Amino acid sequence: MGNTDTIAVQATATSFRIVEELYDRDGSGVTELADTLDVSKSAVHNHLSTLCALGYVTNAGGTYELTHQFLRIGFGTRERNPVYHAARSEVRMLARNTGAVANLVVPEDAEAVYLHRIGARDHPVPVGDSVRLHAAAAGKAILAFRSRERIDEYVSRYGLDRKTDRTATDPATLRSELRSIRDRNIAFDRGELDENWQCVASPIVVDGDPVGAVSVSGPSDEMQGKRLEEDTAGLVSSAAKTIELELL
Amino acid sequence: MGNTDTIAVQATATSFRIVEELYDRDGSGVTELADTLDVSKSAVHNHLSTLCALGYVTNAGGTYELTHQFLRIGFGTRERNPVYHAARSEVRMLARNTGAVANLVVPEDAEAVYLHRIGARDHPVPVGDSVRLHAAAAGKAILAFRSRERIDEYVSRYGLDRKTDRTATDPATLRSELRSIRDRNIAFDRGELDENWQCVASPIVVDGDPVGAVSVSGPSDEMQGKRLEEDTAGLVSSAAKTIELELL
DNA sequence: GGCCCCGTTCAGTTGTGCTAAACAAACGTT
DNA sequence: AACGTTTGTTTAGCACAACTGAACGGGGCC
Repeated sequence: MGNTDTIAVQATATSFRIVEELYDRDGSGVTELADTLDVSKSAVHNHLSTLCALGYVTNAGGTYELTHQFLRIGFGTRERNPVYHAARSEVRMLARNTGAVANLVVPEDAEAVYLHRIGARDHPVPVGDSVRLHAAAAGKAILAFRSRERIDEYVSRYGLDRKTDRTATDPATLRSELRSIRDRNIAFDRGELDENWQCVASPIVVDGDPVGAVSVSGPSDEMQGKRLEEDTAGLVSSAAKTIELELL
Repeated sequence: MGNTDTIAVQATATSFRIVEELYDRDGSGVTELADTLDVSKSAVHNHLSTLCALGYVTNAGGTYELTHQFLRIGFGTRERNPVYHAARSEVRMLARNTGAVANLVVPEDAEAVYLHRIGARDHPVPVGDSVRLHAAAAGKAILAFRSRERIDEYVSRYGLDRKTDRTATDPATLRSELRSIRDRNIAFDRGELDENWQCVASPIVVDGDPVGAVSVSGPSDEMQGKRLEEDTAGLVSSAAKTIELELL
């Protein structure tokens, strides 16, 4: 397959840069955008009026803001995801039984996307955001159940970015950790993406393919004690198993 | 303010047409898109590879699909909405107390966007989607509390589309209905956007400006009886009042 | 009332995003 | 296994559209 990672349509790129900037700033003006994006004012204005006409941006009294069209598309694509459907109720049960935050994660290219969450406490990654697969428990649970070749491809193609000191940046270390994850069906994460945040995850494997993972996470001081850790590990892994059955 | 509804950047328009088409079809191939959108294959390919490079589309084995970036943006913009924050718990209570579906709606240009919902039963409008303001109870509740001039502007600028037979398409009829809504602080909807679906809504007015509405809806056969209707009307309107206080 | 800042508009030109056609690769069928 | 068909990808080239820069207009704040 050819290299599809080229930016062939620059106008699209600038449009989405504007969208992202509007998102970051929670609304903005023309001049402000033109300065930060290093595009002429009139060009920004052209993009904004186009995005307005298409319904993705609105002009709230001088400042431009994103509309909720993105919510519509985001919700719709999630709703159609079979893993999401199968996992929803189980994630709720998991949050109830553990008293902690329960997540559903699905892979997308090199990233693990947090598709769903119950237990709205602060979490280092908001719903809809994603983290590199090797950088968190849920992602590692997914990675561990890929074929040897796909793991190699992941490492060579995307590299192993470091998030905190505890992120595995060495391929050999990662591989041995993935092996133990595969053996126990459970992945741990002790502060790998946030210093004081821990996580237990188990993969959802359908037909030999890891299509997602469930995880339970909480602040480090609350997720202590071997028994608790083992209990939640059991709950997480059985939740994943239930979801697998749902997906057959 | 000038006319910002012009499509000045056509490349952006086609990119988003591709996005919408990918959304409708839940993934698609190059040729298929090129045929339905009436654009050359290579142009579609250029847009798709650009969208891939930007992370909004992914190439899942031959077919292109939307990624969950839209969920990230959609969730984020909703999360920053003060009305959403203030209303969330109250909508949950409302669903619990009425045993029906409870919604939060906010205005966006000429539309009422369904920002949030508790009680996942089938509903004519999915979360994130929107309906013209005059076409449903929640929208009418919002419209009713706008100034006379803004109502006139709404009618003259956007017109009164018909959704079902019961939609008010006559300005005078609408105006009188809005007046009674303003008097009672409650809007009803008997099958205006779906034949057998009813709805009760109350506006959230902050500082004289209707920033949203809460609504309770259900199938026509379940939402019968004057007492029930009056009871739910009271619950809905007091929920709206509580949210208003939260927003001060 | 004057200033300044911001959004909008306008013409010109370069660069680029289209079309069309050839190429490659992956099926399914015989 | 080899063909034909279908699909994704690449390439060349031209017309046009998406940028720049400067001028216009209007609102708000001293």
